[in-house]
Amino acid sequence: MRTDFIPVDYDYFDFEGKNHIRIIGRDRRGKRVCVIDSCPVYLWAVLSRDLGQSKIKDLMEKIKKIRLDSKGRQTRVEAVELHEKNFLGQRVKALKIFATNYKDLHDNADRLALPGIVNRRGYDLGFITHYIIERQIAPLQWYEIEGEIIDNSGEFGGIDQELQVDLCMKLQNHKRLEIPNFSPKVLTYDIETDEFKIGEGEILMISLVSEDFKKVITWKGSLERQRHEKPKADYVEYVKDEAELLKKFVYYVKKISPDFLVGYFSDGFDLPYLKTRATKLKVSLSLGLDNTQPRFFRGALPTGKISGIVHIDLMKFIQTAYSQYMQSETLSLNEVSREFLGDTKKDFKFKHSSKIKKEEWDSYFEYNLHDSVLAYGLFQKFWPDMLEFTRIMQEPIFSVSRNGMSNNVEDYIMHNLGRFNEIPEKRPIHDEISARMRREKYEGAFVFEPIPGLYEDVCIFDFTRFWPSIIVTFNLSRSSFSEKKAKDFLEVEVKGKRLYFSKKPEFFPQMLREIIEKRKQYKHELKEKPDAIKKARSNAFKLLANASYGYQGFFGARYYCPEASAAATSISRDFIKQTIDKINKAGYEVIYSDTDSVSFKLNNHTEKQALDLLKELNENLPGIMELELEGFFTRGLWVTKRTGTIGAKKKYALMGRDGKLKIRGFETVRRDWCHLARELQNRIIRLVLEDGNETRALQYLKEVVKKVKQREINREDITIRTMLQKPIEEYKAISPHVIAARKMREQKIPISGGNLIEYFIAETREKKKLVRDKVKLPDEKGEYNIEYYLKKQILPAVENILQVFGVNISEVIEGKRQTKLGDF
DNA sequence: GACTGAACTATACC
DNA sequence: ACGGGTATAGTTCAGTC
Repeated sequence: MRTDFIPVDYDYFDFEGKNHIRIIGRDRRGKRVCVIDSCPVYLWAVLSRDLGQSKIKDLMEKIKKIRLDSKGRQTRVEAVELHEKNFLGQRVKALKIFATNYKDLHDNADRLALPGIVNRRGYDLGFITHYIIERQIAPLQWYEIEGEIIDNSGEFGGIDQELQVDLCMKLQNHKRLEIPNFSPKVLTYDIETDEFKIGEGEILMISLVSEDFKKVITWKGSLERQRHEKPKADYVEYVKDEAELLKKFVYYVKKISPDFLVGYFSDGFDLPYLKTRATKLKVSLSLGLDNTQPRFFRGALPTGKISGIVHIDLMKFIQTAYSQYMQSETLSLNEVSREFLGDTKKDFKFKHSSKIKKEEWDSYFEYNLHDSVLAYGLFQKFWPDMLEFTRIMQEPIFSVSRNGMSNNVEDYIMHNLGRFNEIPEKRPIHDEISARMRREKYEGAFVFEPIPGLYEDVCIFDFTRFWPSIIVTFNLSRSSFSEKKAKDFLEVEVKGKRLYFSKKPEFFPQMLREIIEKRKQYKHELKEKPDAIKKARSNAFKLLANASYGYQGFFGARYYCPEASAAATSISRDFIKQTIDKINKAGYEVIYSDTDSVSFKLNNHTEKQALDLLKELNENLPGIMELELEGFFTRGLWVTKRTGTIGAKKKYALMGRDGKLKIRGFETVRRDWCHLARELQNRIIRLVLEDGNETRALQYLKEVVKKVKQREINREDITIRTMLQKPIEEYKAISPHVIAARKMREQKIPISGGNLIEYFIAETREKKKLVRDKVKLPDEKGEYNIEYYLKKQILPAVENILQVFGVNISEVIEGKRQTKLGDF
């Protein structure tokens, strides 16, 4: 039997003491295919350098005799081979030790604590990762496969009988096919409940959206209508109770049989809620292709897994892959949909189902359906990215869609080690992680202290891929790092300590070099002939390159190397300072610099002259380091810190030649300031940059101050939003937003870490000193506190800006006559 | 009770 | 537990006078 096949979901099982992989996927006609396969399992034992031939032979004989009785499983070392390998920069002799079952590799490793063996590695990858590496059957790539059909043959304990697939086969051969596209069958879902706390309320309705399919299943709404009328909308389907609702949900999932069941924050809400209610109501939530129920894995965030159908929670992926580009201030479905789909959630004012009026149910159904419609739209939008991420990292989409970038970097490394003949390093375990977390911070990048002022004709240069280019150019990695000096080694001094790095290209910088090359190639191809896949691929490589620096400093990394990070930042400081010096010496004046960028005054030079300088600077840069033009700006504004007269770092505003603003760090870009202050500041910055003086800005400020004093500002514009970063009880300092969160909890609004808390500062009867004593929730009665909003929101937002022009703002706000320093 | 610096907290920049 | 360090700034907390 031969067919084409794309692997979607990977699982494994034991049969007769051996591991078998079970891949669920599709063929090109859309038939669901299950492939059973196995592969040799092994680990590596790195041998001591001084071990002679005969000693090695003796050791191999000894290892071959290892027998294990592991949890009732009789297993043994099946074979031992001697190999020349690379391991962390060393050329080593290593034994490849084959075992019966992957689960026993750990126990085998324990038995290998023998003289002559210095390291044991490669037993902590997980069987699925091991299998993909070993057999090169990567997820979401097309293959032509050949194998033996399993059809009621009772093989593997009759695995095919309990699986709802069209074809089940045992794999013999496979060959990669170059087909870029795959259109998965997708079903999005969303539930509505009476309580937010998992399982504590009833599930009122579930919406489902797939291609040409829209459905809201509910047991709520008018009973009369159920009996006598047809529902208003044809997508609504009534069932008799909550248990029936759950059964109907399972029925439709099975009927549509999607590759992906997709939700938004569904790992944290929808799926666990469904599971909890199903257990309570004794309904089997048998969503799996083998009729099993979802399984949950506890982590920082819980994840819900369904056998054979990949459960995808879009929120996590969007956060990892897109949040750095996003304008949205939260990851809420509403904001994310507005940004990427130009659509928002439907309006519906929540209340307990017992209080919902007969005619209100229809809009609730519509609301519920639309959430699934949005999730469906978002899935389509991000599908090319998820597809390419999965293909590049070569891990199942279930993990890739949930991974952070450090995990992605590591997956990429693990699946590419083979090309470098490299033995995998082990994952740090608990003690090691805590030791790493305790380490001292290393010194970071350089930030230049600006002189506050308004500047004309500003130019900005910045280094392209700063960190990756330093790591590649100077070969900074765990494998190349050495505490001892050797011939030709790079020497970097960090905190009085000397660090050394070999110049022999090691796999980490080499891989990074390839990632950068691939990014360039796909970016180029994208420009030639744009399509979504190329765009996604190019972007994935860009993110991978950018995450590589953080990875080496991350405590959970296999290839953790804070020395490499410290060397990278040390080198970065040298280069940026050199660049600043050179620009100044060329007759320009550097205003500001942060990490990889330099802003400077043109000082009557032309743009062409600046570009010539850029070219000259580039000619003197080593390796793949590169400086580029960020842009020319008509005006730029730098302000003082709130206290004192020194220039504030990470806070500036620029106006491009096209009149577009680039604002960094100011309150206007901070979500924990009220809109009143943010919009006012934004306007003031614009006026100041456009005019080059403060006249119009001052006038505008006075208008707003007047409105505030006359209580003409909307509640929405004085609402402050602050993230509750942890559970309420864990706060040592009780700040205003903690008070607001407590008030919400008193009102039975469920609050947990990660929620955005909204409140405003109100007038109080008695004179209260602390801000937190004036906190009110947005729907509470009360008037806003004029003094607070003037002195604590407006004043700080504009004071430093107008100070640049010598205007004392507190007098404007107090209502006194404005004075300019010039008056004196 | 007013004042002051440290601690805590949130969020930005690159 | 699920990238790093640098930086600003508000509010509370705890100590002093």
